[in-house]
Amino acid sequence: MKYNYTEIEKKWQQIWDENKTFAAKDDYTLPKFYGLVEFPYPSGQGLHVGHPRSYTAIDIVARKKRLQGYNVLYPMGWDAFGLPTENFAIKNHIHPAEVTKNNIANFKRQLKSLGFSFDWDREVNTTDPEYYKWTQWIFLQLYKKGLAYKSKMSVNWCTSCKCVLANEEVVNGVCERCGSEVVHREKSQWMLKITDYAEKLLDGLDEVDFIDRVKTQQRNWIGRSYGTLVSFGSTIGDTFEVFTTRADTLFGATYTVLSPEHPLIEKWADKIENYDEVLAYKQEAAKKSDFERTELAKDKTGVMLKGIKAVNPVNNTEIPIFISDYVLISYGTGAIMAVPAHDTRDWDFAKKFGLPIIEVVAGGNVEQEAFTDCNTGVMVNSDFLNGLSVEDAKVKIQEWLTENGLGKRKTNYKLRDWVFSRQRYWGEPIPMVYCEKCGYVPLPENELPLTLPNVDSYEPTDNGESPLAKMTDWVNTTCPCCGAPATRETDTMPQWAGSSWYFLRYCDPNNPDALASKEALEYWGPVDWYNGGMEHTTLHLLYSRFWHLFLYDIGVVPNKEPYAKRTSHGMILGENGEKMSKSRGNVVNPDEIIRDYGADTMRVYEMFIGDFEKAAPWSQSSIKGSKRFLDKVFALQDVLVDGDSYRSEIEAEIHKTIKKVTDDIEGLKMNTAIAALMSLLNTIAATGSINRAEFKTFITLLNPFAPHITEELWKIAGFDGMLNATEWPKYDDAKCIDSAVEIAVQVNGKIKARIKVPADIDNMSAISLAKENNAVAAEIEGKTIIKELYVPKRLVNIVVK
RNA sequence: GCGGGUGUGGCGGAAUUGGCAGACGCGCUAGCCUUAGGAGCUAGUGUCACCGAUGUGCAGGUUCAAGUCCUGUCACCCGCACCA
Repeated sequence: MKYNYTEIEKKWQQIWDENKTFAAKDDYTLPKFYGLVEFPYPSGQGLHVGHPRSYTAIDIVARKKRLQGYNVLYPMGWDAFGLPTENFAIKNHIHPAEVTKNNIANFKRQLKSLGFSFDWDREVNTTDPEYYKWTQWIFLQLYKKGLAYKSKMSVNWCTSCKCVLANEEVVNGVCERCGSEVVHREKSQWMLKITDYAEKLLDGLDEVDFIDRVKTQQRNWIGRSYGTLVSFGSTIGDTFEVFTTRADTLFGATYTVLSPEHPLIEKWADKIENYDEVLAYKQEAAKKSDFERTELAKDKTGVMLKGIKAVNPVNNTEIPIFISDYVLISYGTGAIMAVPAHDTRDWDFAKKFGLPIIEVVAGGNVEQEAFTDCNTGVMVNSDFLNGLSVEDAKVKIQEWLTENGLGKRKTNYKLRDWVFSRQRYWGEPIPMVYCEKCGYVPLPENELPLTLPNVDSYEPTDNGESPLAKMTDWVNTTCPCCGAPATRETDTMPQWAGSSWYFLRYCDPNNPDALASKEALEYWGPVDWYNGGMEHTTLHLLYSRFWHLFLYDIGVVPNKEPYAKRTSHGMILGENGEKMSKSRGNVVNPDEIIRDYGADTMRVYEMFIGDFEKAAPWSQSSIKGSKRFLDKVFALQDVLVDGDSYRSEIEAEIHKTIKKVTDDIEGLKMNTAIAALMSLLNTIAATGSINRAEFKTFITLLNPFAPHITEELWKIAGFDGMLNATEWPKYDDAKCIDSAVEIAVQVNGKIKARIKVPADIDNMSAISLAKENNAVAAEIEGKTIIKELYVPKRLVNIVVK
């Protein structure tokens, strides 16, 4: 019989749909497994072949877990707010909601055609008012706890999206999404105080099973550093604080630097003799975009303040004060002490401006370059610190500073607060009202959801206002607090809002009274396994951990951390090894692959393509290998014979394969699991037949990878019920062992022969058996044996002289 | 510059964590089958002067034994980027 994948796949997809085969059960007494993949943004281009890599992997895990008796939740939904939809809507004069609806329909059709075992009854959509009601609700809780605030600040402004961006969305000085230039703009923005959670976000990483690169990337992004705030004096009496992690090098501080935006500059305006020059520098710096600042990073610039000097608190030395844009106002105190001998940036600056370089840790050549790698050095030129190790000096100087009231410990983070407003239409309205008298007032919770009004034009504006601002009917309202006329906030939330908690909604997707019931959250939480892209590590993944930690603090969720385990898949590249993109013309359309090879082949191929964590190029010819494999599997029905136990000659290999596939799925090594199944198939094919016991095991093992063909074969073979309701095969460690094994015999580490020995042979017997071999005997003839050893089931090595 | 990672056939990639390098698949070669085939079957396929030698980016080292451990070095990829 010919393998008609199209017919088979359609048939089973329909049966699964009609029977709600993969719906998670509400029986909270069963052992549960919650598998999650990042829900897609339903773009107009449809599914990318990269999406199924992640979805198939966790689908395999989910299907295996079901066969192992777990109550599995494997849901899917739509992260549907966002700019591309809005832009498409503007261009084609269709409402974004309509665009979204169409895109979702297409995505859903594509996902269904791949046979994923999603529980479609739990589908969520971030643009559904019943959903974003709770996104807004969470915002209000954040507001109530003081974690949402409005602040006028310099923000990243994308010149093309006409919208502000979070720091995480600015990549190399350009917009992460569209690649356009990002400039600074002074704007009043809603902010979320994620910095309050920096410590918790770091601590939580110790409790979860995330792959290391995700943990390190988040740690680096949060960027904790322990240091000291040191109080410097000045010749005009004022003091100012600098932040340093190297207080031990204080005696080497030969100047200080203020960031151009530092408030002291204005305060000292009448005391700075060259104020014009300073102001000019400050204005020049303000004009630079982040991109320019990075470009010019190597070349240090700055201006010395004339008429004022700083006073180093450890030795009362007067040292110059500079302003320079290499010091950032946004980190620490916006002021530093410069130790050119032991900091590369300070060294560069000192050389350029001819400033003294004082070595305080011996061991380098500070005239040549900054000696920064000096943690093992000994202190010099440092008065009471002389002779101490760096480690001891750190302790001692801290004590001294504390005693003299000149310095206190301080922990700093690179993490910034999250800019939460977007001047766009297609997002969740921020449920806040501005009243002249009361200021910003939160909308009462019973008025949620605050729905998006229909507008005629979604065009973004250059003046930095949301398109909603033109909807005066909607904007003008009354103050929930005093009843006076008031206006609504017209900015909307960023796309990251809806995705920060969607996994909670899946637990109880239709609950009208809460984001999800306590019972559902207690049972399903935390997500047992979450797979997603590395590009979300410092965005979605961090944001959602923040929201979840917050929801835990206010008693809404029962666990601190939302995800117990996080893995990440590599990208699928174009055939030429480059990233798939329309402009490169190397995009593969999943619909065509399914049409030409079938969904099962596509699934097997994407899992077989290589190391799951690494990027892999698509190969149109390799996919045929997966198809051939399934063709052969389908043909097994022609050689199916009776038999209710494995034949002895292949029993060990079957047990080994069950073990390998079981373990490999857990370890996300789908490529080697498939290789093992291919090997087993080759072995079986060589025997000319397969019995029913073997067949049952084989197709069950293959089922998570290729669910349609295996389900069909199950039915053809006449086994009871449906394959997806059967049990995962068990293996017996004792039966994984072959009775006889081939081992290598080496003489002086070089292979001279291969012999067959019983698996349980003892050392002595193995070695003497090896020596009986002709080739080996010839090699050791007349030589002295120095050493002989047997590595069980591997080899014998005889060392001779 | 800092952080993370990777270097194995013509290609994608395996290798029980120190034990027969190249599993599995693609491609390729030869033969069979076919009116035909971007179909199927069988056999072969790291390299070299075909006994044999040699081989996991490069150079050393440890070991009976190294892709795996140690030292040095080169190349590439990803992330962050003046964070004091």
